Amino acid sequence: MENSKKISFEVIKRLPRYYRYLGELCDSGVTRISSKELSEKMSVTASQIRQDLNCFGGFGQQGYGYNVEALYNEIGKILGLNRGHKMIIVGAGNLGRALASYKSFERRGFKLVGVFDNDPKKIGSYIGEYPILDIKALEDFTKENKPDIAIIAVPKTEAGEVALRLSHLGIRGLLNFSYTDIKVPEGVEIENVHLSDSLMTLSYRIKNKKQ
Amino acid sequence: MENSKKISFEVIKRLPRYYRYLGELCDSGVTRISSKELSEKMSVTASQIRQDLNCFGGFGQQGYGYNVEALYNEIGKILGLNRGHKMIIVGAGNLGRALASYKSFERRGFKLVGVFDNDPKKIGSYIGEYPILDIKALEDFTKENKPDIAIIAVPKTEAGEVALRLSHLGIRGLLNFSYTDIKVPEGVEIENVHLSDSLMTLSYRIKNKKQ
DNA sequence: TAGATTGTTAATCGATTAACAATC
DNA sequence: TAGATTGTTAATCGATTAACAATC
Repeated sequence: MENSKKISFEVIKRLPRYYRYLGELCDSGVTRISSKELSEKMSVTASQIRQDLNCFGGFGQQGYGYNVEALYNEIGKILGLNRGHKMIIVGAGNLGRALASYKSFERRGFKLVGVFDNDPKKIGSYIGEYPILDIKALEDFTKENKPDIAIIAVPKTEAGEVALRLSHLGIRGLLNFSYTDIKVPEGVEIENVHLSDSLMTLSYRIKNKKQ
Repeated sequence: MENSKKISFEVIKRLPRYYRYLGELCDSGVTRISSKELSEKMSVTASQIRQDLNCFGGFGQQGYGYNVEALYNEIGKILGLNRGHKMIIVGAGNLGRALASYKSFERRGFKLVGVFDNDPKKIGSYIGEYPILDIKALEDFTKENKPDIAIIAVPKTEAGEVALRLSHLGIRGLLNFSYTDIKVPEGVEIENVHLSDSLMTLSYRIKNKKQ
């Protein structure tokens, strides 16, 4: 499986989408699919699907296509969803609270283990089953529970400091929702979700659409 | 400004990031910047910055660089942020509520004008200043208020129907948060924010990082 | 003016698509 | 077996980078 040849970020970003479509096909009882059929559903080329999948291995069978469930599971494994990631959320504002209540994450193997904030008025109150913990307890909590992913849902003024602190505590991945890009030390992976950026892109597209 | 030559989606997706960095530079009182300096801050090539900007016009000056504030405003205009978009949110679950309370959208020219849900228990209650309206009132409300952007924050089982309904009501852009891709009629722009996809990509990167 | 830096063309690089031999 | 469809190589396309003349 480790083909040694570098897999491009473009390919990696497409994997969750394949995973999603294959999951839906599973749910609707489809057992096999060809790259051609899948390409039509997803509005991409069959060639691209075959190229993408072959970065990771030969999951298909000539003359037959792909077994939907097997491929779904394979992609899940490639994405590391079977690893049981432990996740914390830092920042219990509106967004942090919404994400803490989000059931879909756990369903995909991301287990929330703690929620933190620095506001004394919030600390101690509950979001569902999760008590909001004092950010001061981050060090102790992390040593004990060893989360590997942290969601950053704090204002941009605090985001950098929180990210750095988490990096030093051995966190391996950050999902950053704050309206700023964060620099993290080598070895920590960061994924940005800039909601305002998406709205702006949408605005551009509305303004410039052919019609 | 309309160069007629097609502007690639890659360029468009980078515009909000330029806008963000220029905004920060403005805030910190920087008045001019060269493509080289900006490229170092943003970890991209100076060449790419100049190429990107020149899709829209010559905003720089040889031997000087770019005026930060002017460029910031130009990119804002290119993105259509000066148009005063009216926005509605459909789905007042945890995510919908969080987005309704999100102050950053309004600051960038996206004015929330209504929040909708189909749950009788929610309808009539308030999120901040916004009453949750009955989804049945969507037709009347839209005719009267003419929102151009809708945020879809409903479960994936309802997302397709909501999107179609909104499309027929003349909505121009959709920001889709549901865990599914949505097909919309020609002329409606859709931008997906698949939070689970971002987590999965992050999971892959953690699993496969060099170290 | 001399120095700096843009705007833009040309070269390179990488990603996507097409084609087809291999094979189930 | 014949038909279908993969895996993979080769061709194409487009995006990024480099280079430099134009010019402030």
